[in-house]
Amino acid sequence: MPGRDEVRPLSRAELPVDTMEMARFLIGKLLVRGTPEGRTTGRIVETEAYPPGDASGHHFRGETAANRSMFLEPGRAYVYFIYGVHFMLNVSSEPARTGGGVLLRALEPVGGIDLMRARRGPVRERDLTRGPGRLAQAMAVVPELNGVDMCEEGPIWLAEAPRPAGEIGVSVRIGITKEAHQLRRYFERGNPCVSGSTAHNRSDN
DNA sequence: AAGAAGATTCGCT
DNA sequence: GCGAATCTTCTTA
Repeated sequence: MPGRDEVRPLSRAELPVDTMEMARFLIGKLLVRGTPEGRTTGRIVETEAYPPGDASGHHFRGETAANRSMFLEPGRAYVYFIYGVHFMLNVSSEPARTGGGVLLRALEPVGGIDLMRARRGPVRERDLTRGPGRLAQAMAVVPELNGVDMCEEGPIWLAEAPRPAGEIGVSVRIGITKEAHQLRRYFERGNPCVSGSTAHNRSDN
């Protein structure tokens, strides 16, 4: 039976053209990264939406050389560097020239776990990809990935969910000061790989 | 030209 | 719980 291990990219036609819908849609989907060292794969369990008009979004003040990827069609990688330490990976999520993105905050490790360990050092498996900076380190997210089309099998792409997503929780986003009350964080409830405090992940929000 | 803020993580107290 | 690490980008003078 061909392709038992094949991981096919999600087509652009399957993606929602709306940031909140994209943030929800991506929960449970696979993120796949291919490098010369091998392939790492994780199931997306936590996202945040940064829609048009959101003052906390990097696209808020219009298109620049730095945020250009978020003004491309849905399904492009937007990579940026923050705090002088970490890279963050986002997926563009609005029609071209609009500006919007979904931050990928946590994965459940699925494949290439030894390679993730080599990149992350000795931590519990669930901590390999729990948090956006850790996710980026485990998946070797580098600036060269900025603008990459994640709807085709390249260095990094999105693929079909290996199993249906569980119940999806919603909360305020983590670590921002502007638009802090907006309920734009999505996560698979009960998944140990989700970041955030207990307060963020309660079921009564 | 200079400065502050920033979608975080880690280690120590 | 707090602060350091460390750099890019945008804003303001």
